[in-house]
Amino acid sequence: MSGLRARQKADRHRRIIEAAAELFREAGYEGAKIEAIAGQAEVSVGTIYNYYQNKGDILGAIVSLEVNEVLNAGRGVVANPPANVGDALDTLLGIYIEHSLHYLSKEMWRQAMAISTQLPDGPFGQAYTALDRSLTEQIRALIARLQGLGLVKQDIDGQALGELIFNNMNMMFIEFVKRDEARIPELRAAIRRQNRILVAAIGA
Amino acid sequence: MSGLRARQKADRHRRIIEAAAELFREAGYEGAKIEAIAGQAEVSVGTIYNYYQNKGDILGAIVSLEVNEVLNAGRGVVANPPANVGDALDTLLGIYIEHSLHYLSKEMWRQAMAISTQLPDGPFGQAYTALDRSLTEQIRALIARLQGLGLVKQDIDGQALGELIFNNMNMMFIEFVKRDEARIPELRAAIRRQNRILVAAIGA
DNA sequence: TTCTAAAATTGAGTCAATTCTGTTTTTATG
DNA sequence: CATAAAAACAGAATTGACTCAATTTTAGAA
Repeated sequence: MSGLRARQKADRHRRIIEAAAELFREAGYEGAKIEAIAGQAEVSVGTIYNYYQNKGDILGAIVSLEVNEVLNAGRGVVANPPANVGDALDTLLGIYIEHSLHYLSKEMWRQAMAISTQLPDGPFGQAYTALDRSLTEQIRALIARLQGLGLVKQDIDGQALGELIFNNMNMMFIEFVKRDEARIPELRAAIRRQNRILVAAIGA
Repeated sequence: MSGLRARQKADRHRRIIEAAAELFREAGYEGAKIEAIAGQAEVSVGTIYNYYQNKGDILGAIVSLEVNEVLNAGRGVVANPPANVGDALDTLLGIYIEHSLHYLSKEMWRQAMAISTQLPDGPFGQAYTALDRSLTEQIRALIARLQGLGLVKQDIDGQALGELIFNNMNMMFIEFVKRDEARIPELRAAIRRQNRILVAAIGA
């Protein structure tokens, strides 16, 4: 049988995430009290801690949903990149950045990033590291694709290049979420400018 | 006169920082309770909060000492860089990295980084951003120096390049402090490998 | 020296995340 | 079905960062 217990568990997970997402949006991460989340989700405080090790892990679950969506969207670009190295990179990184504030506010990103460095071995810390690696890998895959198309020199170290591009973008994104007044177009322009150096170096 | 009040103030600042540094090292950031720091520094809890807005700011003061020392050490390299682009970069970034664990444990770095993204507008958050900018600026200065020496092409965008190199190093350093078993030589080797792409692109 | 206002200190109290322990619900077994 | 073990739940208790009203200390004027 499907198991009553398993069904209830999945249901409670869902209710907690939904309640938390709503309250995080409304009141911010700090403003959303665990008791309030518990109340909204119709479970007790103790139960929440039965499902998540700490408040941060709840946010972590929400962030993971978001990043996985971004990874999915990125696949399309890798499969069918613009026929120009600079545009191809800009398109892929653009997808990451444009999607980023869809579900998560800057404050939520700040908290999520903070937690992932604070507790790198907690469930969310590990998940976040894995997501970063997936994004790096996707950039590396794009480079490999461009090499296959003869747009990037064959002797380029794709692994190192992928890391370089991801690390730079990620750091720029961190600075971006730290400043509430920072805007996406300026962020993308700054990253394009940085990547121009690389594009010039690797173009076939 | 030098002012009794001012002297006592400076003395209490020093005692608090010394007590905190010792306890952070011994018990870790979380393990060091404010009451214990207050006791060790022979002031009350309230006084600590009169000097620092929150626990993170105490750590922030310690981090700032460290980073300023690193910046100082870096000046020597910029003034007198190795006569080879790759070595020059490796030497400067090497100084940053080798110094980094002198006073601060990986756990302290993790907490410091977390706090600086969590509270970007707090005293420490702002200070940390300024320190990052100073490091970026120093890398940019090194590139300018190398251009002056004719080792780097004149038409390279030094600003963008400095950001790219700093951001990549910083992100690598973040990953480094997240994994307790990670070692400095491997970190430096990975960064050298990444920078090799850039070095090839910008060498005159 | 004495007095007063400003500045600084104190520590008991507040608040919210997390832990703990006893209770209830579910599942598996005879 | 009855029942015992296992899993999950509830919410009271704990913990520790941070606040605040009362008290003490300092600077400087008279």
